Amino acid sequence: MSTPIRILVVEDHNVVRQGLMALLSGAPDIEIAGSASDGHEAIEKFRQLSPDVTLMDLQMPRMGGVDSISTIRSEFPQARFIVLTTFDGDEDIYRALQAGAKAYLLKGMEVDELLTAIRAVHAGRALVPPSIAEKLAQRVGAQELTAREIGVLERIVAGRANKEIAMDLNISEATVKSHVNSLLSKLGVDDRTHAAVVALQRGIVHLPQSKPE
Amino acid sequence: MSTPIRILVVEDHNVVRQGLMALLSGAPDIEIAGSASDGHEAIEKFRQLSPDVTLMDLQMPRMGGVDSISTIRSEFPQARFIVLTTFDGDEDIYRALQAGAKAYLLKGMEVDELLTAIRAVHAGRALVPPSIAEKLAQRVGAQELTAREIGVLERIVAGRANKEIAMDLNISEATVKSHVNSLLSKLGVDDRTHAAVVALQRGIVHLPQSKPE
DNA sequence: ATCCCACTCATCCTTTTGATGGAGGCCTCC
DNA sequence: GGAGGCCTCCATCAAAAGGATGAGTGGGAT
Repeated sequence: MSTPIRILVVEDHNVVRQGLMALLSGAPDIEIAGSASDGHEAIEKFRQLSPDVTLMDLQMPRMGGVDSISTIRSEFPQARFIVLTTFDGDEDIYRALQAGAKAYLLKGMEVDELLTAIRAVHAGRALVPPSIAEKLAQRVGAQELTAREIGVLERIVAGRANKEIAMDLNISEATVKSHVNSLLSKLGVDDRTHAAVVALQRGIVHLPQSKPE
Repeated sequence: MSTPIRILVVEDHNVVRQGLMALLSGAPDIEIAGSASDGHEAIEKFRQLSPDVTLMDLQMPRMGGVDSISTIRSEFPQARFIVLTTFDGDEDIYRALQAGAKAYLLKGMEVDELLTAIRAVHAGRALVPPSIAEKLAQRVGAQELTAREIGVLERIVAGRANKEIAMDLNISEATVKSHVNSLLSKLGVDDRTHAAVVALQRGIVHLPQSKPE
């Protein structure tokens, strides 16, 4: 029997994180090296522990999973990541793989699939399930939004009017309208409300959360 | 030592559900009676197993947690439920407690808190953490939307125009506008896009999800 | 029976939004 | 240097949305 695969679990929800650790520690060839509850802590823990595989959630406070993966990989290019999340927006998937994740799994998947993915990624292979690949394909066909358009879109989702967005970005309302127009056509919708919903579904932007916890 | 508390775990994400079960089975006074992955299955399992406490997620396919709790309680009024979810919208909390949940916890809470809640609820007490109580208080102060207004709001979130909503509901556009007007003022916003966002944040409606899984 | 309220509809008016087309400055890539 | 893309701005027009007000209907509660 070879040495176990050492895992770093990064997940902000305590109950889920500890449940995950309890679950994984049941596998004979897997060992929990440590855990973190946000992207920053993940970076620190990675430096300390040098895990074989890092299981990473997206959407965490302070620093999200994508930024965390990017940062760690710039320092440790050989680092291997599996994204494990509930979000299946094509943009989330794209950004995570772009950042260097080797696998993208949903929490709804079978535990066996997760274990298989851990072993595959540890062995240097990538693993993207068909359902995820399909989502990703959607994104490939879609048109990219520019940085400015995303900025405007974020404010649309925040419920701001064009005039407010203009003041916020220090540009004229006419310019805002022009950005709105182009992003509407890129998203394939014809009003801002629909644009907001599509942006949330695709994971281009996320709902501002007012968490107490 | 008394008999263990028998738990039914209802959660649609396999990885989380099995993690949760692994986690809870570590507690000496707790026993996993069974599990379900949606509201319908929860009803069946409850009838079969008569668990002491049911741990229930909201937002599941087929039938959500609230409806499931309502149905089970109409059949077994003494059934005890703990809602364990990531959603902290005041409307979610309100509806769950309304349906008869005895505790409402977030997945981000400490595992100890979860165990404490299970024991409390099993002992017949209710347990709502301060952060949740605070959220709930917000909802008490807020104005209730009528059924029709919620119907309109759902369609606003779906990105439909007033004209479409009117056709959809078989009413005139003028009437839709009138509903929109009243719901805007009740939600304290001044345009439909903002209304959509607030509705999502508060949990009055949820994003239509295009899950592959 | 009466009152309240949700639901329905209409009209008029203002504001916002979306659609179109054009234009200049700036950057990077070739 | 030129091409293309992005960001910026403008004017104008049409459509949609929002605000204000008034009013009729029916059901449910008192």
